[in-house]
Amino acid sequence: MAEELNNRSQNILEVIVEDYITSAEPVGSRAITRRHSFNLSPASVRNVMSDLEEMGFLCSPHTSAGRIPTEKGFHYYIDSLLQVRDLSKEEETRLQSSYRFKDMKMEDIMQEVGRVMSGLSNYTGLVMAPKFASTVFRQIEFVRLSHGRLLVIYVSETGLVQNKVIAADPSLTARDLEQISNYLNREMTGLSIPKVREKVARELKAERIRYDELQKQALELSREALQEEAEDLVFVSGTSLMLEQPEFSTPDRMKRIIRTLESKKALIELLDRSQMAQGVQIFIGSQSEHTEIEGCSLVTASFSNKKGAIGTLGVIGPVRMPYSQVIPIVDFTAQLVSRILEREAE
Amino acid sequence: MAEELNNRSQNILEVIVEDYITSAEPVGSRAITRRHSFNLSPASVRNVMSDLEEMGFLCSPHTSAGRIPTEKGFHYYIDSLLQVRDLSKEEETRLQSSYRFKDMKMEDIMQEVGRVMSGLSNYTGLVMAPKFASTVFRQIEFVRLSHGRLLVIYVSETGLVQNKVIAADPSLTARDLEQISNYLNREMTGLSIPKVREKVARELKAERIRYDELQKQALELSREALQEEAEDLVFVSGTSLMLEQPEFSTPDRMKRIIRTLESKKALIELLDRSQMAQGVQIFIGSQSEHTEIEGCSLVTASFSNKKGAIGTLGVIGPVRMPYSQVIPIVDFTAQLVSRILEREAE
DNA sequence: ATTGGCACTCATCATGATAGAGTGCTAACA
DNA sequence: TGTTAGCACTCTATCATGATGAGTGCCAAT
Repeated sequence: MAEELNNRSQNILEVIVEDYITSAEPVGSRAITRRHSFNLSPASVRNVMSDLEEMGFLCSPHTSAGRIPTEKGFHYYIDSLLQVRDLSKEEETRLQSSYRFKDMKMEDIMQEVGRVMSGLSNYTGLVMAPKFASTVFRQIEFVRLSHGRLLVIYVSETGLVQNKVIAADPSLTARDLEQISNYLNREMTGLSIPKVREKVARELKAERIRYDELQKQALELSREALQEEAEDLVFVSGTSLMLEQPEFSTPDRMKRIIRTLESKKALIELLDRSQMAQGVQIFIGSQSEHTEIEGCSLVTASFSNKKGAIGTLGVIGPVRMPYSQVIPIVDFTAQLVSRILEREAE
Repeated sequence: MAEELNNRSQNILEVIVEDYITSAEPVGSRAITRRHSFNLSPASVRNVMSDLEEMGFLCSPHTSAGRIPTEKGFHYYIDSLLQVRDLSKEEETRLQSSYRFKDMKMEDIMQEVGRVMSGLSNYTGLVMAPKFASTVFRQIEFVRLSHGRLLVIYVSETGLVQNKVIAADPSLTARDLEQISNYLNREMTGLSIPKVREKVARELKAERIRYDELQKQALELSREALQEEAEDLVFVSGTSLMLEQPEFSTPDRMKRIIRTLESKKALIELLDRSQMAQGVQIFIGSQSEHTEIEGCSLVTASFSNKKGAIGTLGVIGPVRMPYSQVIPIVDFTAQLVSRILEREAE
């Protein structure tokens, strides 16, 4: 994979990628010698470019345009050439001060994170809140609706609130429900959802449960309440910023990208892929499969608290993206959110 | 306002509007005589069209194109010419069966309503959930987060769940909070939010409150919890359908419309205007002010249960919209949602 | 190995010609 | 007096044409 490139080729590839990132237009040999003082003539540069094209790092849209980096070119650039400097203390505080999370509930925090990150980077922001299953039980409450239907409200350790309607024995009184939730809150608090599920299953099998109808009800209800994964929360901010990018300037491309951003499902799939990884992840172009986001890159990072509630955030934009600026923003934001989740859990 | 139009003019205006609705292109005199069997020559039609243009119902994009209806033309069409037939029983059941609300929580219902309505009409769907202040108190719960911050969960009569973070005395124990919520649930259930606020204010002033610290705390907390209006919930579905419309086919228009649909604030303002009215409301074009939605029409209707929780739903699309099909869809959906809210409140 | 020179390619833009759709006007007609 | 046919006129959309300029590829000279 890691092909050899001599120094000169690297330099030239680098400036081509960088020029292309700022201009969005094919860059030619003359332009390179004009803007960067290699001591080389355009003709020499052309030779190198020709080689780079041969190797698949560059391509030309047509015979007499300049060259643009291929996805492979971008990969090489990111892996070998790009250097992301750490943020200075001042930058960090400046960045931090963009975010205002005072007294916000979880959902609003996620939304705000997306908005600010999008604003800072000028690309479309994506935030996927921690998955239900990765959260830690804190509290559960039941509210009776009509026809024996119950509204279950579940609060995770980090203050994420989810609710869901389930069917239940209509004869349950408010008093019963209170006892049930008391029981569950006493027993389950602090356990992760999979652990809760496990415990519920175990208890339901246990012998003594047969003698306590209410307790049995409690377990049944909690099983129903926690069984199915509530749909994931994805927040998209700054959709219209995508449309400002020249690569999506035609009506056709606009439609495509909007449709993609509209379909939460596709986004979840994308974001899921970087769920596990540590630090910033970069997906360039379709990266096999996923033709929906042809021409797009994704810069993501996961956040979590110590107890393991994991979410993912990042920005999506054209492959031609100023990674050196975007990466620190995403990186820092993920760390920031992790810290907030810690604080929330206390 | 209601200008006089003779029969012939009305007929011609009608077919022009309708042809334009289906074709999205200027309609000429010949096309009219060809497609509709008036016993008139194109020349006569031209005379009438010329008159209609004079009166401001039509305009021509340029000298030798056909004519297109002005907003005034559409207004006249909708007010005087359009006849919306009621849905047949079969159509109603067919429509109804598109919606699947089984065991859904409020938020999902709103989302689903938007999606289905958008799918049925092929335009972008908008749903604004009942405003916080228009709901009826059902239940309130408190969850302790870190640093004396409290998560308040409020459930309305219709099953709408809202939550919010407030600051509170860190020394309050879980036991205290339970008592507090018990007290509030006992006292406030069934009251509308304004009534609750009123009651809280009154009680806080009352003499005896001084002697019961916990009760005082309860009132303080509920005041804080219910004081500020949580931001309105607006659901937009089928954004990309907008981009299929020829009137938004240029990159520029696409950007504008996407930006508008992205800004919930603008949408809320729009939807608020039809809040009060009974039945279906139609806003054509900018309708003075609101230049953001230039070229757009809005068909909306409000829904509510008997206790008065009011929301608004509708579709947005180009002025050139098949109102005769869209109106019944919106109308029926609003009634359907009202019924669901009733059921929910029971 | 590098470079200057040169022919060649291709997209872009302005120009102009043409076809087609539709109007407005006028004169003839019922 | 209302209706119609005819005709000149206008405007757009489309296509072909040619000029321009940026950029390449190759070759021979350094």
